[in-house]
Amino acid sequence: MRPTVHDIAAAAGVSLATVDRVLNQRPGVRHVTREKVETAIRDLGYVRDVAAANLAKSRVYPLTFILPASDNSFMHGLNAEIRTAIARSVAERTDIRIVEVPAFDPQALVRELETLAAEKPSGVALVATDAPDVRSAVDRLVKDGIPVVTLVSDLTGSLRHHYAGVDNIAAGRTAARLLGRFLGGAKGEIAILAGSMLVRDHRERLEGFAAVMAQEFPALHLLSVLEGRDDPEVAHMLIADALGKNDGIIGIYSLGAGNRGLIRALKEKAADRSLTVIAHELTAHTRAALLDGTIDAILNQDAGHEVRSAIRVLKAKADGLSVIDAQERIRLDIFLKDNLP
Amino acid sequence: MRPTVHDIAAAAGVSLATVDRVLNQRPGVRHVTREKVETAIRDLGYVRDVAAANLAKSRVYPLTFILPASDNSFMHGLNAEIRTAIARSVAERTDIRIVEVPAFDPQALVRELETLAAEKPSGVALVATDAPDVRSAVDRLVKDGIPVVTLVSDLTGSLRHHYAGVDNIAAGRTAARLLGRFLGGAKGEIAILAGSMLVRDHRERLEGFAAVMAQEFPALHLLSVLEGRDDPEVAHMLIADALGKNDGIIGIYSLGAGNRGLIRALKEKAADRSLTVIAHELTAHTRAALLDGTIDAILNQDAGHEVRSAIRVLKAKADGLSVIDAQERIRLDIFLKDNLP
DNA sequence: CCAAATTTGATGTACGTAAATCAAAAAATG
DNA sequence: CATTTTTTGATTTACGTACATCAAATTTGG
Repeated sequence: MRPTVHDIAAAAGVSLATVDRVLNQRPGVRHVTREKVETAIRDLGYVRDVAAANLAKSRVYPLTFILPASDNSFMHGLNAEIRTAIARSVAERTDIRIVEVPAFDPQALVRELETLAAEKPSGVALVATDAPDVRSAVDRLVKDGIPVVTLVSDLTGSLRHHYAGVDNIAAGRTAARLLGRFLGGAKGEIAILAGSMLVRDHRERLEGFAAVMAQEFPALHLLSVLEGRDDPEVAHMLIADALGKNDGIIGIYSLGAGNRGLIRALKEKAADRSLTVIAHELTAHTRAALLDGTIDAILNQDAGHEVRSAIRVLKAKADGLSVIDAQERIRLDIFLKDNLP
Repeated sequence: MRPTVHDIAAAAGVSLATVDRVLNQRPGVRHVTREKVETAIRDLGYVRDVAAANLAKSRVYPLTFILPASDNSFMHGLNAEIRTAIARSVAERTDIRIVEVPAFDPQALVRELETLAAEKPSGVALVATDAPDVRSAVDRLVKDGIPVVTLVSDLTGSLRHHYAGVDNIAAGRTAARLLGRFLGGAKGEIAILAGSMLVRDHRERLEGFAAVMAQEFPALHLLSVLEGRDDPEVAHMLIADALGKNDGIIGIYSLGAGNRGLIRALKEKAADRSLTVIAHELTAHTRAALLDGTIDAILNQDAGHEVRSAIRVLKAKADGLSVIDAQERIRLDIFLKDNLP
């Protein structure tokens, strides 16, 4: 049988109240007594029954998710996954709130983080905008003892406890190798469609992509990046224009959102040409394009996993528990026509 | 505030004892009274606090994992993951036992399942051997009310509650497309190394592979399957022999275990040739081979995820709770050199 | 050494549910 | 209608922990 507080008290030769004081770091215990109890805890291998403790405390975990108010499929999906998690709140003792802040606006994000510092939730998950002010606002939260997880886009150099998202450099590298291998030894130009170079994850994808391309596929020449602002209309215009002007394009890497526009441009302009296309994020549009051959591979991050992982990690950190690292690693999904979920 | 049994009792105008009788389907409640209680439960949106219930019941979940006693990296890894889960038993209220049965021996598996039917554990996970007797033994367990999950290898047509493993047909199809695309339009022969055609997952991988190859890459000709019995020595011999005899081989699909032998053969015989190789299961050996370019892609199923998913599903089924399907879907991981974990 | 301060013990209640017991009420049976 | 059977209520204990209170013991300071 698993040891309880009673067993600890007996083993340490102290009362239940003292064990409680030690366990919950309440004052009024002499150093020697504290050590006796801690020894007993270690010897018996006691682990606090979190369920019973939460019951006694009537614990709920107020969690806040801060998202950019971006109007693209991926953010909509992320939002939907959080709402799905909210539907499970009762069973999971969570109380989740979604806060939207203007996209690409570090100051708005900082203000929100400062508001949160006062509310003292059990945890905060945020899609980070990469700016020094944001970093220090996050650090302040962490120093106040509030668990913080970055979601989808990381904030390296900050004190955030965890990042629930994919390795975007690896994603870019993978895209490059897939594209390079799919093109065999062909020689030609590669168009790159990004959302914005101001966003860290897009920059990182590009960085990884360019590195592998340069090193392993010198026959392929990268055109300068097209910034589609994750907007289907802009993406359509940029790609249609590029394809019209440049006959040498044999491959496209779309590393951001707004793929609806890309796909439309491909169907209009490249029906006769054989283009190899790698895109990010599995949506209804990219899925259809993968199936009909317009896109050759889709790299994806599972928003549902990211959200559930963020919640698990925040709860664990709030309780001072450890997490299963392998379980919380967000994997880069590679979808071909054949392994779609 | 979340409603409790007391609220239900008050709302239904009955006593706590009656609510308890209804909730735990104990006898001695008239039909009309039962309905009153059930209505109150629905109206108030009551959900039983599983943590509190488990506490009151001092519930533990005795779970049994039945594995084939196969001596290959994948099974060793699976075994290790289960032992890791056993280390978490205390916190998760599980009591996990591993039983090994001779591989490819349906009768041994059936005997074990019959033994288990008597022990009445909270759940059973098994790596299924595909045979009618196994199917009926599983069905009997299920009919006895014991949750059953197949692991890694499924048992279609049986009543098992869930399958924690990848879609092997999709895996084979994916391998075919990757290999076909990586080979560009080249013409040549493809060698296939399997463990045994008696195992369902290997048969399915081959089926998917052959289908896509025939339909989409007619320039590639599949040689007849080499059965390496998941044994590195046998695999080495078969591949070395095939490469020695046949100069037309330009690609290899290894859909089983025993890749250590394959890799050795490739290094000896094909240093000068340019072969494209797709293999299954990420191990120390295949990882090294991927990094040094001997293997071009690895398809993988994450044993840790499979084990944790099986446990979650078994616990949920034992409590009559629903699972999050998307969370329990085991994904096919595709690893290139660039996205290794 | 005495008073004050600190440390420890003893005890009770609470969290939400399970499970048991016994009494009381209601329904079914003859 | 009386009797048996079934249904319901009331109450208690338990699970493992948190937290509060008050008394008792011990240590510390002057």
